[in-house]
Amino acid sequence: MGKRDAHATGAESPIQFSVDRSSPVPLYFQLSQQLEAAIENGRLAPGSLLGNEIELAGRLGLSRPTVRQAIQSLVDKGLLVRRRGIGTQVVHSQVKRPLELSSLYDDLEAAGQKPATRVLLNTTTVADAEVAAALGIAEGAEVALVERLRFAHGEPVAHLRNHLPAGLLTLQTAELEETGLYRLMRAAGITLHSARQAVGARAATADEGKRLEEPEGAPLLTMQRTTFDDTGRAVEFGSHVYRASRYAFEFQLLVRP
Amino acid sequence: MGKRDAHATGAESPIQFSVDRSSPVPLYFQLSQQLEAAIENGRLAPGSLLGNEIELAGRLGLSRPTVRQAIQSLVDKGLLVRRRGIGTQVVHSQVKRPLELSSLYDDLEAAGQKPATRVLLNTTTVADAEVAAALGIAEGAEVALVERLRFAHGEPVAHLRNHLPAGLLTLQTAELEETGLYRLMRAAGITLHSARQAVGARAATADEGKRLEEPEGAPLLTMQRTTFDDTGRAVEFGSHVYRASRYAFEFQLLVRP
DNA sequence: GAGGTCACATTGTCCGGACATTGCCGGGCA
DNA sequence: TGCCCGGCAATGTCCGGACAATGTGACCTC
Repeated sequence: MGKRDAHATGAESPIQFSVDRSSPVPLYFQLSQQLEAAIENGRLAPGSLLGNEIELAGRLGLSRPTVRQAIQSLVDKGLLVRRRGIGTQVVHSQVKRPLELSSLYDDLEAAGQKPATRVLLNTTTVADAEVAAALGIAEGAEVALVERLRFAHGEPVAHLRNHLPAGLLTLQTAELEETGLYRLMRAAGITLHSARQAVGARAATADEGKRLEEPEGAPLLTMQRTTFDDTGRAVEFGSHVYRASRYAFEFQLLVRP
Repeated sequence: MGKRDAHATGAESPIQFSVDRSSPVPLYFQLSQQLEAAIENGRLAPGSLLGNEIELAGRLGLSRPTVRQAIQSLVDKGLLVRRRGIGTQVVHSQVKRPLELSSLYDDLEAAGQKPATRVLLNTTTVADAEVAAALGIAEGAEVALVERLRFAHGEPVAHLRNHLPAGLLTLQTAELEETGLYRLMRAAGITLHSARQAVGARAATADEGKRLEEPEGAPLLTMQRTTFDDTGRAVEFGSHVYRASRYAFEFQLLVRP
C-alpha cells in the first residue's frame, strides 16, 4: 500500500451517522448527540481515532466548521481529545457524568434511594448579615426561609436550610415535600448558572444530633452554597448539614485548559 | 433620534481593544484575554452590553467567526451571557475563579499561608484491591507510594497519601518537600485532564489525632481522588485527611448547558 | 545499521459571506 | 386606550475555502 493508509481508521467498519436537514435541531447538535451515543454504548471504543474531520464532513454532506463544532462540544465535555497531527480520539477511561450543579434530591433518586422530605419551616424572615452578604442584598431585607429534613430509606440524611430573595418564587410546602428545590426553581423559569460552594466538617451539637439521629459530637459534613442565575443574580443561599455516616459528595471535574 | 440608537452601547466610551497580527498568539485568544481583563478590572461593568459582534469585528479588522470564538470562550467560562436578539452582556455578579483541579499546595499558597511539607514515606509497594480499582491496574502491580504531612503556619493541616502507577515519574523526596505533587507531575510532562473526587467526614482515630494534633474523635474531612491525564489513564490516586477545624473546600462550579 | 531529514496527514486558525431565529419596540388599527 | 403586527437588531447556524503548525512515519544518508 501507499505511504499511509488513508482510511486507517475508517477500515474498521465506520459507524454510519446521518443528519436530517429538515429538522429544526442544529446539524452540529445532531452529530454531537450521535457521537456521544456511540461513545456511550461502546460502538466508538475508547482510544479509537475518529477519522479526520474533512472526510467525515464529506461523508455527511456537511462543512468542516459544522463537524468541528460537533466535535468541539464533546471535547469540552471531556469525551474526546484532539491531537494535532494525529487525529481526534475517544478518551480511554470511563468518564462518568461530569460535574453538575447537583441536587441532593436528584443524587438520592439517581442512587435508587427514594428520597423523602419533611418541611420544618416555610416562611419569610429578614436577612441577617451572613445571608445578606451571600445573596448580595441589604441586611434586614425580606427573604424566604425554608428548612427541610431529607430522608432516604426512612432515615434522616441531611438538614437543609435555604434562604431565597423575596418575590423570586412562591414555594408551596406540598411541592417541597414532593420534589427538590432546584426542580421547583427551574420549573419557575429560573435558569441556574453557577454556584459557589464551601464544604467542611464539624461535630454535631446536641440539637443537630437529635434531628439527625446521631450522637452528640458525631462528625457532620457541612455545605454552604450560593447559587446564581444566568444574569449573575444570587437566587439561593443554602446552609446544609449531612450525616457523614450516610452521605458523601462525589463528583467529577475537568481541568479548564 | 432614530428607532434605536445603533451605537447604544458604544456611546459610553467604547473600550479600545487591539490585536497584534505578527504575534504567534491566536487572534481570538488575544481578544478574549483583553475582554477578560476588562471585565476583571471593571472597565466592562457587570450587566453592560458588549456591542454587536459585527461592529466589533469591523473595528478590530477581524472576521466575525474570530470574534465569536473569543466571546464564546468567555461564555464558557461564565463571564459573559449571550442573549439572542438582545446582545452579549457581562454577568452581574463577581464570578470568582471557576472550578479548577485544585491542589492543596496551591490553595494554601494562594491564601497567603506558606505551606510546608514533611515527607513521611516515599517508596514503592504493591497495589491492594482499592488502589488497583482506582488506578485501573492489576491487584499486586507495583505502585509508587507517598505519604506527606502538610503544614500551614507551622501547624499540620492534612495527611496526604498518594499512589501512582509505577514508572510514571520518579519522585524526589527533596522536591516533594519543596512543592506540590501536581506541579511535579505537570513538570514531568503529564497533562492533567480530569478527576473523580469523593468528599466525606469521619471521626479521628487515635493515630490520626496524634499526627494532626487533634483529639481522638475530632471531625476530619476526607477526600479520595483519582486523577486522569488527557488520554484517560489514571495517573494518581489520593486518599487524604484534613483537619476540619483548619480547612474547608471552596469551589465555584458552572452548570453545563 | 543508526541517525537525521523530509513529506504527509491532521488539526488549528482565520476569512467573508449567507440565511434563519429570536426578542424588542414602535406604529397602526380597533 | 388597548391590542396586534411588522420591522429591526442582534445572535445562531452553516458554508467553502485558505494557510499555518505539529506530530508521525518513511526515506535517505552516512
